[in-house]
Amino acid sequence: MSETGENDLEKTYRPEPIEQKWYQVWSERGCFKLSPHLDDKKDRKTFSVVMPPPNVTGKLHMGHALNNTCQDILVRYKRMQGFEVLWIPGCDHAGIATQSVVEKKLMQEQKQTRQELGREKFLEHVWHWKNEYGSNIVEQLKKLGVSCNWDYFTFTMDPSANKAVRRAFVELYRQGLIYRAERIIHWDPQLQSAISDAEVEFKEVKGKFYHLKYKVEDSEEYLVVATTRPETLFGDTAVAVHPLDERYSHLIGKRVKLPLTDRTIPIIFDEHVDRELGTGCLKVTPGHDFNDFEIGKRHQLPIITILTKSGKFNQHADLIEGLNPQQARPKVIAALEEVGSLLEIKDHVMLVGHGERSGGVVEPMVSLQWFLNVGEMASTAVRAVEKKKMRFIPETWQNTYFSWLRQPKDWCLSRQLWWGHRIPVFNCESCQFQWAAESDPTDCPQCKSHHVKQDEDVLDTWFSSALWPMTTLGWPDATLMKQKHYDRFYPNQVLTTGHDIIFFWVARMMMMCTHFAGGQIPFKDVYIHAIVRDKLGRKMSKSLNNGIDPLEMIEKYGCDAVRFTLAAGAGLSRNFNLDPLKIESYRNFMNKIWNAFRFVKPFMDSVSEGDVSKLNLNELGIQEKWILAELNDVIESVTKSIEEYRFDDACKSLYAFVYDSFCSWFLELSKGILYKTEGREKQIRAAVLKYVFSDILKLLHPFSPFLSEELWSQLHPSLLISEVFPKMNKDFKKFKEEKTRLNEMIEMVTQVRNLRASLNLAPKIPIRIQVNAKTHPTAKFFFDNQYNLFHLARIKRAKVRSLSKTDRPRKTIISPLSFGEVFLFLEGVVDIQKEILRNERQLTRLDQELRAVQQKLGNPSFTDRAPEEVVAEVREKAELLIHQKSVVEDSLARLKD
RNA sequence: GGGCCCUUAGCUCAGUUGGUUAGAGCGCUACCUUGACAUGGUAGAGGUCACAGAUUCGAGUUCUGUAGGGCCCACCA
Repeated sequence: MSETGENDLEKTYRPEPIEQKWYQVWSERGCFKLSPHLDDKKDRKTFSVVMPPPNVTGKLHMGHALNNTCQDILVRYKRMQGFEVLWIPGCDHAGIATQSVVEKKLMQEQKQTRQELGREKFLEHVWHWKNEYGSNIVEQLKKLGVSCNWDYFTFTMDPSANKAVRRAFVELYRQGLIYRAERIIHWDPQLQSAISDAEVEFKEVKGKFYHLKYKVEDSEEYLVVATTRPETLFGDTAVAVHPLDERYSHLIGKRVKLPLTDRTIPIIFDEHVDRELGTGCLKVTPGHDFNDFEIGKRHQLPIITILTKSGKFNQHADLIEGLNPQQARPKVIAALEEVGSLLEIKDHVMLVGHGERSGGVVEPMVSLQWFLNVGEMASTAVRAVEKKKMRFIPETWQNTYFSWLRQPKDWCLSRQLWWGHRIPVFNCESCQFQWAAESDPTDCPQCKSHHVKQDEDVLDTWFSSALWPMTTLGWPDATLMKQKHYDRFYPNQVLTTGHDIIFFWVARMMMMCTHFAGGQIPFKDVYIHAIVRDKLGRKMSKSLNNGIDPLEMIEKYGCDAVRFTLAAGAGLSRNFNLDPLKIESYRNFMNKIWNAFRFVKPFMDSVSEGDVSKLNLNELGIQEKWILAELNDVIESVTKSIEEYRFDDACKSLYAFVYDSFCSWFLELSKGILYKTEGREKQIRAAVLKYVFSDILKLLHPFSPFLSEELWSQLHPSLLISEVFPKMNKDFKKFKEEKTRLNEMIEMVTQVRNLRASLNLAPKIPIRIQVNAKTHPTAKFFFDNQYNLFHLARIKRAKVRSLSKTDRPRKTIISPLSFGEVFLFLEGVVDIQKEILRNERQLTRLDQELRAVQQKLGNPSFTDRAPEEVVAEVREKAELLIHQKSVVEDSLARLKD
């Protein structure tokens, strides 16, 4: 490659081949793996994270992309800082989702239901499906560049994970925390399974309020009950009123006739009843309402279940047997009207529970289920956060966590599914003995009978997820734990997840892991990222068709651009409104870096590694010292921002440094040296360019790993992923003077461009200027850097003067600077009127500002009370404004002359 | 009913413990193919920081209230 023309880098950055190449190289060279002989490196600091395992049925969506980008940034950053990094990937068996996928497939291809096939055969099908398609999501994750340790990959149904689940279950069972009980639970008729409270979503549904007349037995009186679900009356076993309600106090001990049936039910008195609501009279259906179930318990009411497992009415509701609730309601209403029991109907909006997975209406049902008593574990989990052993970032999410854990409800663990961890409880059919066991028994420990049957249900998927940080490190198998370095990596440093699973996952991991890890919490920080929405802030959904597919975006704009966009938008807010236009603009940024590299590459090629690793500070010029000082600043802010999980800030400062400081100024300033000079000066510049560019690539790497690794490979023989993250350099901190000089130059060039634009002077038209500088160093600097001025501001000739001479040239327009004045020679090409207007506008602005500042200074309570440096700053400001004002006034006077 | 959050430029968002003229990106306007990049360059327009009070020398920032929007929890039939 030559310095003058041909360059074998393409003119625009093409991500695909580069992404493919580097992920493979990293994998092959074991960059994601642990370092060998870890046991001998006792004092090596560790950094461990578990990936929230995506569903095995999942397809990569923007939420995954954001979540894993955040983790990968942390992981790559810590790896470069010399930590022993372990990021554990995995996949969730997702009981409900997977089972339904396979059921559908079975129906389509073989016209068979799972029941027809039988449990064992069906599970074979599921495993087969898993082996065939289960790696899809994994391959998609790789497209994102995740640098996780695939040696540790765990599937929640792996034998080791099953072992963990069984150990946990059996211990909890023996501790008496797991019990089986007939309780009212949320039943999903579509899934034909119980679901946990957390899996129910309440949605507003327009309904009616029905007032029904129940005749009091042995009396002419009627009671009027209000209900939204008249069809459930077949399950009523009482009517309740408030004990202090005088309207009904005379009815103590009486019964009412239940319409459409031949039953009578008692009138009971219970404090739960709200006297103000409806008629103050409540029908009690203990079998199908959570409150009524509690009332029923208090009054020993019988429970009548009137629904089948598929959500249809059974023989206890003979009038509507075989119908679902929607079909049944009109029929019941008609029948009630006919017997004269229907009093009135009002519109009413009510909350109806829907299954999170199935989307269908769920029914409260009484059934026999397994529960986990979480009381004690929940308070331990609360305490851990209160005592700041674990913290949420942003902190406010602890409220969500607390609100759930401070009023814990027992967790319904059992699901009437087939795909999942089967509950390890066994029943002896001979002696009825029941026990839990970690491995399948062959006979009853009590009577030695071989007639042993395992419980039919499986565990809630979240049960295995709750143990994840331990499971993935080999718990409870001692050998595996040693092999996986459990002691070094538990607890994890951070968990990165969305706020929607704080209850489901974060809280449950805190409870379960802390319980089983001898009181040790599973992670120290929980970073909660935003939920990705479309650009209008709407949830991405199939029905709105507003989803943005990360894989499509990666294909279109490149992975690095997608990652940078996600990181740049990952602030502390709850929502992340993603506009593909943003991705496009960061794609442009990647291209900018590529081209900056393309430009400096030939010059950097001649620089030896040694020249870069130890820059001779004495040889550096002002510009070089300036960019190094700026580099120092960006290293500081990127580091600090990542440590604080402010990926947005990190991206912003990196972007600004690369775009403005490096490309717009330093590269432009370098052109003169690189093109027009030879020898030492050029060598030094090339070395500094290589030094700074190398650090830029290091800083960029956690965010945009592919481009940075590719460019690095063209500069250095090593792999960037394993390089050391840049640190602040004490020497560069000293370059304050140089910073000032360069900032003065930037200000001046900008002002000249401004003047040129205000005069509508085409860039081609050469101009002459004069700079009057306040101080000698400034003057000398401008004098020494004339070439750069010519280049950057398109100046033909420049004079540099010291301001003390107050030599203001004629036929010029003037612009005040913080360090002096700059004049542009007019030479007749200028519209004087326009110029007068511009100056007048400027004067007004200066006047306003000056007035505000002087008012402040005239206020004794400000000068007395405000901190000294604040007052000093304002004084300086006032002086500057006065100076600038005089300059403009002078200019105006000369223009009007 | 309880709790949390949001309201800053046309759009999406920053704004740390109160302290110069409230910032960025995108978009928009004008001009420019100047030897890395038109996925580019230069310059510019655009904001009564939702509203009303209070505290303060000083409030986008603290406090109280109001309005609008979002989310979570809760047994109101």
